[in-house]
Amino acid sequence: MPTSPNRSTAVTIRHVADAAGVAVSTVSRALNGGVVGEDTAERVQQVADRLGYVPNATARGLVRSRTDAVGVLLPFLTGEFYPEVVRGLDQTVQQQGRHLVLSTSHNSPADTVQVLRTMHGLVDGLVVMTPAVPPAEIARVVPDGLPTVLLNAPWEGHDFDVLSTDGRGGARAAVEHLADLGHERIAILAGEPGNQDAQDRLDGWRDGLAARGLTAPDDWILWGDFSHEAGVASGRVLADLVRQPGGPTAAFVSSDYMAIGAIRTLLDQGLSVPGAVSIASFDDVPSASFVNPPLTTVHASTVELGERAATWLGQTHAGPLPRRERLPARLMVRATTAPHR
Amino acid sequence: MPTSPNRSTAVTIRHVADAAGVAVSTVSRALNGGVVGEDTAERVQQVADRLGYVPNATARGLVRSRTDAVGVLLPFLTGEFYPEVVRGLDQTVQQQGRHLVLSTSHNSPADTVQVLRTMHGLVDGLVVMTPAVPPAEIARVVPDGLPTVLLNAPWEGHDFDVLSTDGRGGARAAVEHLADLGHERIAILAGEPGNQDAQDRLDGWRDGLAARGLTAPDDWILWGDFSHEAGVASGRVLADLVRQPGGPTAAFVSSDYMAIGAIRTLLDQGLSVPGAVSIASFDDVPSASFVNPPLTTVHASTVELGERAATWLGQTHAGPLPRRERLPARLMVRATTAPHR
DNA sequence: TGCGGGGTTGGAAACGTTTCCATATGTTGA
DNA sequence: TCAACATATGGAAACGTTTCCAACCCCGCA
Repeated sequence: MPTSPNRSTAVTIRHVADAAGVAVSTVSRALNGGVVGEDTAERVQQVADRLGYVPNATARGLVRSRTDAVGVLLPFLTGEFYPEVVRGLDQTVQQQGRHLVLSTSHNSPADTVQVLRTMHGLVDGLVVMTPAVPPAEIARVVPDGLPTVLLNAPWEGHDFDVLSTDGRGGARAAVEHLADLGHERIAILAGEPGNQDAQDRLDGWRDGLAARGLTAPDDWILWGDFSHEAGVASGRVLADLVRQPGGPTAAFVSSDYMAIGAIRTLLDQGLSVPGAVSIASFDDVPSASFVNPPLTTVHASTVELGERAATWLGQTHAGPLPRRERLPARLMVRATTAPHR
Repeated sequence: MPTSPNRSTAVTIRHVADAAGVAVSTVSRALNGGVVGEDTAERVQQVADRLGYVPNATARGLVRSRTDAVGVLLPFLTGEFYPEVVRGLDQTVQQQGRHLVLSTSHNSPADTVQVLRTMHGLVDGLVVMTPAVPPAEIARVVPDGLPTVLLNAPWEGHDFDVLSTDGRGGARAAVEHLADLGHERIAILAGEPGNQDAQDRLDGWRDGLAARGLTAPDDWILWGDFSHEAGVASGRVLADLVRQPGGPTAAFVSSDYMAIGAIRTLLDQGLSVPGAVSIASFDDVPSASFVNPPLTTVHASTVELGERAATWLGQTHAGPLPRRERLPARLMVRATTAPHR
């Protein structure tokens, strides 16, 4: 016989009941702190321990219509950003005595729908982060009445709770920091068009420029996808730009990983950072401060995002309006930015 | 009314049956590809779509006694090591149409027991990595007959499948690499005593030393806990050691994060890497190659570990003996090691 | 015309719990 | 001594599915 779930050997509440000489309902009460005679409670407890009885979570979930599980849907698990969100979720959820059901969408609407379907009945709540799939799409497939928190999603056009980091404000702060160092020509390595986070940070770059009365030509917007590789590629373009007369002297990079890739390329091409170009990025991933030089970057509060989302799901929300909250994104000034010579 | 799981609005198979004018069993067959009349099948499908019916995973799981979920228990989710394992698992598991139920133990036996209990009946299989809790302990609490794969666990004294990276062999290779560069005095920054991974790597260091006819005093074993902070702390001690006449000229560091911390400290103290000290580490975490200087380190195949574990669980294993496999750990020579002057 | 058989369908049991309700027992107060 | 009541327990329904089995219909063939 192959290894199997092996129902046959599993000890159920009925076995305990028989062994203890009581009804199943009594066992249930005894084990869940219901009203039972003192001696009975003790006897049942002992029998259960002896038999190694553990209640079946699925059966329990069915009758109680709650599973003590929280579903999580993220686009990917690569890098440090998403895992940090998961970590925040796990921490909080575990304190609540619940667990996490984790899946990734790969930014694919099809996968999103598929995953959300299989979560039906499996989880008591949902945390969804799909920067490439609009909330309206999500709404069509999330089971009615299932408490759901969207992460870094637009606030308009739907009734979900939304928790965001202030991507736009954070990006703006980074750009203003560069401007305050005397940089007047600031390029951007952007994320993917259509990605909400990418859009927010791009908007923030524009805000910062406008706030300081600066402008930038369109070809200083270098598109990527938040990855290290994209950073390497855009870094090459940036290097060319920098060497042109009137070229940028600084850049805002929309993710730490892109920044690390770009800096590597710039260094390889003999352009020192922050000597020749100042770089400010976004995320403040854990290794941002370990990297050399340590990154000047905007702290995206990833762990807090997860913690707060789990907390929301733990509380029943009474108001008629969905919850909306923007977590602050604070600039961490480290070693990749310097005054313009 | 607070937001609630809201059973009332949920559409069940019975609603579909009523709306389509057939029995529930017919709906079930129609939707699961059982034998049904062609026209009936189509009608049921349409009604189900119109009503937005999604089968309840919990009820389904109960009757089929399989949930299409895989439980995962890891010590932590910090850093890049564990998330990479999760990523490997997620990839494979998603292809199988299953999902992940994720929890962390914080190396605590109590949490381990607690989590494993709540997983009973919830998952079809288990992937457990608890370098601080011995397999015998795990065996006492894992439900009988639940397919389980242990990651990086000892092979003796239990009947679980075990999948390991070759920590000992990898560490040995790193030490031999250092020796081959002419280093004769090689220290080690070790993990925590009692941690299986730490022990393996320490053994590998000893193997490597022995293979090259080298020795090291006991106080060249610097204990830590795999973290960046531990690396910083041990880095200080290492710096002192290095400056002593007859002190080490190289070190094997048991994790990349410790290496990054230690290198930072060494650099701060004016000890260049690899100029003054060569450093070889373990894990080959994604950012190991982004860091400056890029780390010479042993690739721990974390993603592969997850992928393979999920694959094992997907196959029913027929043999009488548990599966045992050791994934190779290959040395990646980069920029933190250099010939001894 | 009657009978056997394939193809469809419905009914009901089962999965392992929790929870509601009724019953039995013992205790108190009039 | 008996009614009233609290306490402890058992029985059964329910949660939403799947799956087994029986029943049905219609067709073809003898």
